[in-house]
Amino acid sequence: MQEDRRLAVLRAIVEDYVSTREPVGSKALVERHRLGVSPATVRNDMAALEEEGLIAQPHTSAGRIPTDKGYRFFVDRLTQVKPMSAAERRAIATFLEGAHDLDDVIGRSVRVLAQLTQQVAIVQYPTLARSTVRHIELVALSPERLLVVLILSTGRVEQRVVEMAGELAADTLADLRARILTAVVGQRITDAAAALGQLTEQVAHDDRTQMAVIAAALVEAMSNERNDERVVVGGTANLARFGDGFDQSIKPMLEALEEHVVLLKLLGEATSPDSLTVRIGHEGPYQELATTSVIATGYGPGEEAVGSLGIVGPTRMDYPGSMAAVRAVARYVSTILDQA
Amino acid sequence: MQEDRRLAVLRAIVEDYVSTREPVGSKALVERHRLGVSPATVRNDMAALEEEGLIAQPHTSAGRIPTDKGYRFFVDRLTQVKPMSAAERRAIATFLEGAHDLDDVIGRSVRVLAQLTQQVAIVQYPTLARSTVRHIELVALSPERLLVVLILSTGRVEQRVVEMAGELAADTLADLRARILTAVVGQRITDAAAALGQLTEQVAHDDRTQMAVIAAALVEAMSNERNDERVVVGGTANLARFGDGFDQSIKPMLEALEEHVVLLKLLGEATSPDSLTVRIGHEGPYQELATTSVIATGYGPGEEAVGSLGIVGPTRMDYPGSMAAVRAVARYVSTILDQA
DNA sequence: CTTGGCACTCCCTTGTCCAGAGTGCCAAGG
DNA sequence: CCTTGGCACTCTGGACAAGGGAGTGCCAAG
Repeated sequence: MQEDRRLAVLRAIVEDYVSTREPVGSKALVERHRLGVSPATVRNDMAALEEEGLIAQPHTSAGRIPTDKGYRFFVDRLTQVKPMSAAERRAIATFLEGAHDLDDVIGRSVRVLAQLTQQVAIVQYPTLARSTVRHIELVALSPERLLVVLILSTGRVEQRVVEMAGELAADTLADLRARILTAVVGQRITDAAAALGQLTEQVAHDDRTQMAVIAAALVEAMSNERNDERVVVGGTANLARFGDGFDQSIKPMLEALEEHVVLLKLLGEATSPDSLTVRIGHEGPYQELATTSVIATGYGPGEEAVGSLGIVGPTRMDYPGSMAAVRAVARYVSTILDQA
Repeated sequence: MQEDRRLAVLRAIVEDYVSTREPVGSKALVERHRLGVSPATVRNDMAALEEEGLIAQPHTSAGRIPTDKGYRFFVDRLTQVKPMSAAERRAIATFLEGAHDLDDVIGRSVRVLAQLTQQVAIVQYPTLARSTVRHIELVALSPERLLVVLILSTGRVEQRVVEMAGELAADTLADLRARILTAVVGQRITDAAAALGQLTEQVAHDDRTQMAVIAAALVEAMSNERNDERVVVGGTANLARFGDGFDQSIKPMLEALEEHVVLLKLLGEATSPDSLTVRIGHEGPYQELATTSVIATGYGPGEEAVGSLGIVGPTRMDYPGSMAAVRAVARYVSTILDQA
């Protein structure tokens, strides 16, 4: 009984603090939430909650604010991901469906996510690890220079210009092209790299060095770690909305947003599109971002995630709404990538 | 005589204010700059400079700060672009030469520029307008689906998947491919679009619809305005360094950085790599950015610029150093694009 | 267990004051 | 005519004190 009310009080504190940005006191609480009890009673509950480390006072005679632990409890037990309205779903869908290209899908996702949550949004490009080779093209720019183009199932295109040791005859080129295509199209890039190695050995001695150069360029393009690092950020302007003490966090935040490696670590391992990861304040790996929370999830067709997306904001954020938005966007992105 | 000293005073004020961020008074000025005259004399000069609108006082008994007009004068008449040190040049060169792809070149440029100037750096992708078609590839994904790949001289790759009305025979495809290649390779994209139109009409009736679909996809890819809009931003964390009153500018600044259209307008028309554009405070097109300055220039092989790059920062910035950095980076980017 | 009352603590705002920095003006000197 | 030292004046910013307000903790009664 009293236990239930205590939790209701915690929930009320979190909600009020998130919306007002100010420590919330017992009196204001009963007024705004019709708890049916007096401020004194609420004070007792607050004392208990503070005892448990779920809320805290900035100073002796101030209202209470949730601790990281309090937010954690709120997220885990006191709230559910609230479903998005039909209008919102439609807005997301139509906006994302207007995209005609991988860059565009990612770009639009990050915008819509930032817009919905009013936070900073982060979207990772699909990792190469699980993608397959859609096509490879070899273009002779000059007798000694060759443009190698690699097109992946995710829609990503990589290209390299390679210098050949000697002249490359047109028919040799056509031959190599055909062999490479049959060997790797449809393969996962991890397998494709191996296949290219084998193929190189099978090629007649005369052409082997040429083939080796081409294969090397392709393998390099495939294993290019930069691709796994590519992320897009949006909604940075939302950082300016956080008045208060969050001002001090803005610098580390901006720095983090420039370091893609850091962002990837924040997004964490790509989980399946159905499970959300919520990291609150100090739970994260970076001391400087102790006042920020991250909500992330994986996306991708089927069960396996090919990339992550999410948002970053102050611990004092609207968790239910943001979680819903992250999930919804991830789902739409997944389905769109599936169609393409 | 006195005129010369007045300008020396203005220069000293600008330099001191830029480095200290505080209004500079007559006494501090003579101490730091050995002007050989007394503070009282400097005060007289200051009064004259204020009369001309080159400096101003925040309040009655404070030191002076340069006005926008003062900065303008400083930039136009009191300073030259100071050459970069050999070490800096080398650093830029080696860093940029490590790039192996267009995205990489752009990404590295923006980093090095932000690093050198300690400001927010902006780099525009090469516009398509002046680029030529390097290669086109048509890949049958299935009998009805075709992957169209467009490779431009700038290194940009565009791709589209098109649905064909009916099945497309392999030899028809080869034929179309050959015709398209001979028609457009080496052409500027503006001309290429026209050439594709003509070509469509010459194609035998049976294949004309197929050809029309492909041509449409190519033309769409060529005229894709999004490409002209693509810009990359870096060094946003430097915004946090501007304490003072620049805090209020940080929000509009962040908002502007999200709007690529705005950024392009800030960079302005791409000028040739040799001339720098400096826009100070209110001179810019946006009221909200009245406390920021922009230094920009074009880049590109030869005389014609294919894109712009530059920096944005508070009006109180190190103009000579920043101008040098912008110019140096633009030149290196130009030469690198030329090689590729 | 809940409630009203009450004393207590602490913050934040307001007002006042003072020191410091810088200016403008003036009259004297080169 | 320009430069200089002197001097009175203005304004800011920090220090300090006082008072109101919000909120708490505790206690005794219902």
